[in-house]
Amino acid sequence: MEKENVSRNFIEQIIDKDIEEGHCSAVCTRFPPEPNGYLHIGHAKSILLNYGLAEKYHGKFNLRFDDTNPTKEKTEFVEAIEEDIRWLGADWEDRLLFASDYFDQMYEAAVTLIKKGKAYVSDLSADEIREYRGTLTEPGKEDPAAGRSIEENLALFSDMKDGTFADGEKVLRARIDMASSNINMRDPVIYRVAHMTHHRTGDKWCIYPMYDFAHPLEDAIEGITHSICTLEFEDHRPLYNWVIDEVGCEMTPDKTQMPPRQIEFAKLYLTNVVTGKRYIKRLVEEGIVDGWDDPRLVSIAALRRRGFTPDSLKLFVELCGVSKANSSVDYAMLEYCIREDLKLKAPRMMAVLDPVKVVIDNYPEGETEYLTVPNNLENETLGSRRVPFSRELYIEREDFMEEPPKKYFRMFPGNEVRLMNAYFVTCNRFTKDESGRVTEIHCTYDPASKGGNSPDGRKVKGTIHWVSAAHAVSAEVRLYENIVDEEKGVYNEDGSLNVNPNSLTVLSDCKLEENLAGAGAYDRFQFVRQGFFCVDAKDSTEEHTVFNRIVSLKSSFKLPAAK
RNA sequence: UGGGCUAUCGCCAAGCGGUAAGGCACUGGAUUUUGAUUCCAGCAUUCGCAGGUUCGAAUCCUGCUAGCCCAGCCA
Repeated sequence: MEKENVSRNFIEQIIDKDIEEGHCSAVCTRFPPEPNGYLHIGHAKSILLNYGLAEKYHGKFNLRFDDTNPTKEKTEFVEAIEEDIRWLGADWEDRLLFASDYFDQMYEAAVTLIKKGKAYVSDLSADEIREYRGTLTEPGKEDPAAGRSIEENLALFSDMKDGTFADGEKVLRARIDMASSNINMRDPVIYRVAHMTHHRTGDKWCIYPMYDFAHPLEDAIEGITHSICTLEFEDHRPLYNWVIDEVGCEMTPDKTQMPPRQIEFAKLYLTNVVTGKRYIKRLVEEGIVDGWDDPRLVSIAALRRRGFTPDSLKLFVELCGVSKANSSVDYAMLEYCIREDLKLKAPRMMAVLDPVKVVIDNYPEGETEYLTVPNNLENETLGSRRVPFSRELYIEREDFMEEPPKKYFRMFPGNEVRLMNAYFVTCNRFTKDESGRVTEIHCTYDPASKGGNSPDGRKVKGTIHWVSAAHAVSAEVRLYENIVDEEKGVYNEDGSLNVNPNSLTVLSDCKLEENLAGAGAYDRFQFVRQGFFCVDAKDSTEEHTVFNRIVSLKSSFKLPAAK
C-alpha cells in the first residue's frame, strides 16, 4: 500500500466520481497545443497534469495539435513542441494526433448541424457581427440571415468550402441564443473562410473550424473522457456541451463511455517571471536575451538549457498542486525542486569562480599528489575521483579577508582553515597591488592533516574549496538572476521593459578541477559551496566550456554590511 | 449596471457540519570536511467581511467586499 493520505485534487475527485458512478471506465486525457509558439513552464503543468492523470488511472494520454488556424501555425513549432513534451517524459505512445486530420468529419458535423436547423450561413461582416452580438449588458440582435432555409444554407456552406467566397465574406454560425447572458452562446461563428495554405493540409481547405466547434469534436473523436483546460474557458463550457450534445456524442468511438467532460483549472504563474509571448518577443528583439531558450527564461527549452531536469519540473508541478484559484507560486519553490533532485544525483566537484592565488610555502616545489575524493558524500554509488594537490592553488577571493568581521571563519591572517579534502593551512602573509587588491596569499600547511583532519583532534571552523593552479582548467561560468522584478513592475512608466541589470553575470576565467575537463553538454554538477551547474549546450565548444548556474546553494551566511 | 469563477499562514494548498493537513519560505537549536545537506523544534484560537441556522460552521443560509475571465471570422 502506498501512502494514500495524500489528498486528491479536485480533478481527481471528479474522475473518481465519474468512475464510481459508472460513467467512465477508461480515462483518456490529452494535451492540445496550437503549434504557434514555444512551450513554457505553464504548459508543463498542463502536460504533466494530463499525462499524470492518464498514468494514475491507467488510461491514455494523447498529444494533439490543435491546428485549426493556419494563419498562425508552423511545422517548426510542432517539432519544437514534440521535443519539449518528450523531454518532459510525457509519452503519447502512437497517438500523435492533429485536429487537421479531422477536418472532413468536422465539415460533416457542420452539415449535420445545418440539416438540424442548428446552423446557418451569415452574410454579416466581422464588424457587423460584433455589433449584432450586443454587449455584456445588452442582448444581441438576430442575424438577418438566421432565417435562411436549410437548403440554402447547405448550398452556401458548400460554396464556402468550394472557394466561392473571399475571406470574411461568409461565415457559418451556430443557432443558439442571441439573448444569452453568456456571450459565447450568441450564435457563435463555427466556420470561417481563410484562403491560406495549411502547414499540413496544404490548400485542400479554404474554410476552417473555430476552436469552440472543433475542440469538442476533437475530444469526442478521440474518446477523451476528461478535457482539461484553463480557467478562461469556463464560459465556453456551455458551448462545448452544446456541440457535444448536437453532434459530438455521435462521433465518440465508445458509446459506453461518457462523452467528454471539460474541466478547468488555474494556470501556473511564477513570481518574478514573465511567460507572455509579447514580452519575451521584446526581450529577444531588444537583444536582452539571446533567444527563446535563453537560460533566464522559463520556456521549456530555456529551462532545459539552464540545466533543470524533467524530474525537478515534475516535482515542482506536484508541489504546486491543482486548483481553481489564480495564484503565483514563489520562484523559491522551483529552486527547491532542482536542488532536491540534483542533491544526490550530481557529483560534487571543486571549482573556483573568482580565483586568487595561494602558495603553500612549506609544500615542496614541483610536487603533485593525488587525493582520493568521494564524488558525493551522501551517495556512495557515485564513486570517487582523484584530485591533484600542489604548492600553488586557487581559492575563492571571497574566502579570504584581510580584516575579517566577527563570525568570519574562512581564511584570514593567522587563521587555520581546512582545504576541503586536503590539508589544514594557516595564512601567514599576503601581497596586494597598488589598488589594494589581494594578489597572492601565503600559507603553511600541516602535513599531518592530510585528508582534512588533524590527528591531534584540532578543529577548524572553516572549510574552503580550492583548485591546484597548475592543473586547473579554465572555463566560463554564467550566473543568473530573474529578469524581472514584479515589485517594481514589468514595464517602466515610459513603456520600456523593466529589466534587472544583474540578470546575467559572466565569469570568464574560472578555475575548475581537471576532472571537469571532459564535461559535455547538459552534464550537471554541484560546484561545492557554490551551487548546481550545467554545461551550456549552445555556447560550449571543445576548447571553451560554458557552465550555467542552475541554482545556488542555500546559504545562511551573510557578510555584515560594509561601511 | 450582464454572466462565469475564486477568496484558508509571506507563497502554494488540504479541508466537503465535529472543533485548521502538508510543502516552500522563514526562525531557533543539534550534527556536519559544503556557513550546504540531515535532524529536531517553532511558525493561522483562525479560514475576505458582516449577519444568521446549529449543541457545534472554514464547511450550510443571507447580504456585502475584493480579484480574475468573457463582447476574435484567435486558441
